[in-house]
Amino acid sequence: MSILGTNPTLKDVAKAAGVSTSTVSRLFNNGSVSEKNREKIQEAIKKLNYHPNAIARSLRGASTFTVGFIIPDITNPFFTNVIKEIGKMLKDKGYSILVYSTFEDYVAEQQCIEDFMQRRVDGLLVTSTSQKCASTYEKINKIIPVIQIDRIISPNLDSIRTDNYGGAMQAVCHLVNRGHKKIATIAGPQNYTPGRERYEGYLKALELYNIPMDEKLIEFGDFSVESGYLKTKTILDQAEKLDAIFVANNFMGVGAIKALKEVNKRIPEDIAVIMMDDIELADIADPPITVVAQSLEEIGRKAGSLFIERIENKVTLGIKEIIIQPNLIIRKSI
Amino acid sequence: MSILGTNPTLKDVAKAAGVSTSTVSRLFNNGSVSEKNREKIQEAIKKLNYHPNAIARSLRGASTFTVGFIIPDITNPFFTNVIKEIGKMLKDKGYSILVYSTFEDYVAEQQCIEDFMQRRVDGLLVTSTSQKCASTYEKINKIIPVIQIDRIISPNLDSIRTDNYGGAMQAVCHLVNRGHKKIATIAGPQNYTPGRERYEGYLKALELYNIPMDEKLIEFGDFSVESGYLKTKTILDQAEKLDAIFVANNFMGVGAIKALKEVNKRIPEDIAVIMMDDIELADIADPPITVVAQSLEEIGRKAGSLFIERIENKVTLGIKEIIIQPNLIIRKSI
DNA sequence: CTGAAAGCGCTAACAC
DNA sequence: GTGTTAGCGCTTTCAG
Repeated sequence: MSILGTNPTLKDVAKAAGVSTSTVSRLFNNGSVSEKNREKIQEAIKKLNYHPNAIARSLRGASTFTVGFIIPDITNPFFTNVIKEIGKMLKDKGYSILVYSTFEDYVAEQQCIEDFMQRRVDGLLVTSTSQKCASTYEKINKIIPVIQIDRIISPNLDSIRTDNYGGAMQAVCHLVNRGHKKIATIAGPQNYTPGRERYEGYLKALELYNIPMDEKLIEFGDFSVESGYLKTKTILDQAEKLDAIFVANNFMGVGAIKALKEVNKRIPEDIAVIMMDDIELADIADPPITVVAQSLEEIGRKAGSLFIERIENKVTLGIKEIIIQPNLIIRKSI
Repeated sequence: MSILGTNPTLKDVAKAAGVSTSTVSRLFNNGSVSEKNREKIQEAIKKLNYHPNAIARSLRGASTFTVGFIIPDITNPFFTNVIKEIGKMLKDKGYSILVYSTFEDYVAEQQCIEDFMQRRVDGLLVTSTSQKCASTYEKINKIIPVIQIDRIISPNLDSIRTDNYGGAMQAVCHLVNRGHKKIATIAGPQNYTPGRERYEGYLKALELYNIPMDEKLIEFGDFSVESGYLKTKTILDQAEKLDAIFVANNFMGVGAIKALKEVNKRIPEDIAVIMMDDIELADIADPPITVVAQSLEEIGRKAGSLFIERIENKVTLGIKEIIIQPNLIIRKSI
């Protein structure tokens, strides 16, 4: 067994089969080999338990059949669901996904990039921590495809994201249609696409309905449960009147609900809540939460197929900016 | 930039620096190089933007600095939290983790193994789908370290898991101490370690307190939300009396709570609930759920350090079976 | 259809 | 401390 003891090589197989290494190699690379030789080689492969050495193959060839994915945190279900779909799509093509988490650290991201380059990945999927990386990725994109997921730091690279702007608008409009006027928001960080666009959507929806913007109803968190909790408390303290809250993501949404419960606000009777992103276990949350959910599967599928497209036609066909529509899921919190 | 256009090679650097390739190579392998040459080489590296080719290095050397992790589902937070910790530990040593999900499919697992062997990973972490893989892993373990995580399919391989038996006992004892007698369980699948051991712990706890086992209070699910829901309904239908339920994992626990709410059972007033595994968002669940939580961080850390130990001392020191203690977290559901 | 031979980029003796 | 050289296991011309 190759796996066992020393691995047999192509040469070993060739010798055992009584042919040359190139003939064996051809067998693995859909070259034409005579029926007789084909059989002898198959036999030798089985007997020696030969497993081709992917390392040696990629040294010769151009491809490592590995795509690197740089994400902030492997623990975030957003990314794992996206990875799951991409993985399914790329598996058939022989690609594996190597995932690195940066934990929002710029230096870590630089290291990821360096490691991926050294490993000669065939492509890069990236949710970057910083605008500063844009030029690096643009350079890399001249060699291998680079696709931005969720956060856009360069207009010169392919990208896939949810329609954050439209989704936020939809959420806030839903609030208004249910009769709410005093609508607060726990917005996300403004240095990343999702936080920024969702905040803009919130503002736009207010404008559409001629609802004046009230600074006391606006706080900026960092997408964490903790910040959702804290910022909700702040708004609760400073707002003169408050009907509803639009929270820019699920984690902060959980924090917001916790804060609301703590001061005995009933949801939605006292304060309605709607948030971006679905949450797992929504069914047992109290109350079940109305959300604007991203389609993680679709993001993953589109990312996978775009990657394949880029790999297969080396030609550049112009930058692709793919925007996926989110879905309003009405439950009980509004 | 290496990243740009064709990658420069060691040879290019050597030529640019006016030294031989071995001198450049030494620089990367803590060999001794004169100060003068060191500077010239550094300069050439920067100028050409040279990135060592990891593929070529591993072809020569023995190591790919990659460890393969075979898991059922990348989407399961249990695994992502474990991966996160392992990743942190291995990063410093230069290792990357290549993760494959089998989705509980035996054939997919075979393919993962084959791909990992071809890629010549330096070690394997595995949560296997099937007992049938045991002998394969045992063979592989003769070449590279194989460590079982969570599910144990072979006593001849290193393993790391939670004390499922003790944890389940602790949970059931907690129920008994709060005065419950008619204790049901939604047990997990008996073909995997966690399901089996947790069920045994349940049985043992009943025995300790001389509580007769009642088959109408026992159902076996598959660790999914859906099955937790269904099996709870079954128990609700067939049980003559029912004080409390011990659910063998978090997903089924969520299903159980959903089922209980649906028939307007109050938790814990009518029926108390305790489950294995913590759940995210526990704070906003209604009610907050009392759990016996696994320490995912510790599992990850122990896995990481065991892997390093195995890699560094090629000598076999006997099989290690590491068992991590879970923690009872008392909230409101009992 | 097949074999010989020349590398892919790097490391590791081995002489100097 | 440095250069020369021979491969690691494979693919790919190039003749035959």
